[in-house]
Amino acid sequence: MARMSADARRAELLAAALRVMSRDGVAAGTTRAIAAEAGMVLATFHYCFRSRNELLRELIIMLAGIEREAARAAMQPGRNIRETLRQAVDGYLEHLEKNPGHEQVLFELNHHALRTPELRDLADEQYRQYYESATMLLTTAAELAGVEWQVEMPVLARMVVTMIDGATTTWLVDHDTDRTRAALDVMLDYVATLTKPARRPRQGSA
Amino acid sequence: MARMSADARRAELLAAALRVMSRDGVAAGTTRAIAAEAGMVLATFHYCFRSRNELLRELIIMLAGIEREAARAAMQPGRNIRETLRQAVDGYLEHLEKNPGHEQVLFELNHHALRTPELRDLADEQYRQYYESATMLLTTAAELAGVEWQVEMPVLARMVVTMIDGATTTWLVDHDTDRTRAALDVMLDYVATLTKPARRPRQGSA
DNA sequence: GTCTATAATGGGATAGAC
DNA sequence: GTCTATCCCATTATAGAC
Repeated sequence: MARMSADARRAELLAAALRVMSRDGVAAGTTRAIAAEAGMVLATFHYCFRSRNELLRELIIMLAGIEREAARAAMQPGRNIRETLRQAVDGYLEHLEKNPGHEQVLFELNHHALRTPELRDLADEQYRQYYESATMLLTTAAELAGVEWQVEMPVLARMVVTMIDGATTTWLVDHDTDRTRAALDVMLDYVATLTKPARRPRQGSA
Repeated sequence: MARMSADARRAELLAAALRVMSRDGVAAGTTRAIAAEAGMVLATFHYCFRSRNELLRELIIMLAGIEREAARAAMQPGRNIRETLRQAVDGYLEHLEKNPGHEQVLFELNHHALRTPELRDLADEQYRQYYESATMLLTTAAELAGVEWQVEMPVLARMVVTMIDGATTTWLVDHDTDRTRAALDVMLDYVATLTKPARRPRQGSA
């Protein structure tokens, strides 16, 4: 593990941290465990990062960005708003089943940040990105389905984050995708009714 | 701190653990910190509990029971099912505002249990009690309002737990009760529509 | 830049005096 | 039963040889 730019090693340590923490939890992500997972000696960790908290900062920011891109990629046109939303939910549940540890780590990091003064601001930032993702997703879904939302977007976005958060915490306990989907479906069918046909938004018409 | 029955000291240690962890997080609830909070020396901790995990077991069971009783106490007759549910939600938000650390600890303990083989079963048990509480609450609310649910109770109960879980995780980040209530209100208005007037359930009629 | 070795701290648990 | 003292381990972080 000789020649490697400082940035490359930082990236490798972040990836290693995510692997360890997804597998065994944030608490198990000690500097030693992360360095070992990355195939480096402990001293290299502290050569690349001033402290464990500095790595955690970058890790949270990185993960929030990944979630954001995943949400963006999840949107596909459906027959109507109900189908469009349902596809997005199915995409999320599929991701959740494939990477349970990944979503679990996001909760653990958030709770750790909430309790750590040095990282407290990241808890806010994490959810700011969630709300942004939800807003983007709802806006895109409405456009694809040719409808407009009848509830103010901030309320709607918070509802979506609330539902996804709750669905995730419950799923993480029993891994029961069918029941999770059933609960989400009932709620989504309702969300889909909070729309009206769009007055076709022409080229900047009055 | 002389004369005190073993049971009393166990109870006192559990209470101390809850205080410390509510204030500073589960991770800060070391055996030393808990013993100090209870005004005991460390050795007393291990005289009362075989290990820290044994205390955590009892703590989770105790807390789940408290939440259960709180849910039971929250029910009051309202003008209709919508009002009845809204009162229950207001009661919960009030509790959340008064004891943020308490709800935070429940999440932290659940996540800790999910990652700790020795405590893994408690994560299931915790949510089993949540679902039971939700079922009880929904059943009572319907009775008080004279309606019947039109969706199977398991799905309905999971929806409620999902909404409360999500509302709590989001609230814990920004402590924005108004926005949390706004999101819940929209969803609850919907839940209230999933009913039909009850065919008066006389004395065991056919 | 990279590694070995170690400092400094704090944790869970227990031995053994009283 | 209760306390002091301590064991033993893991952690973050760094000093200093190469």
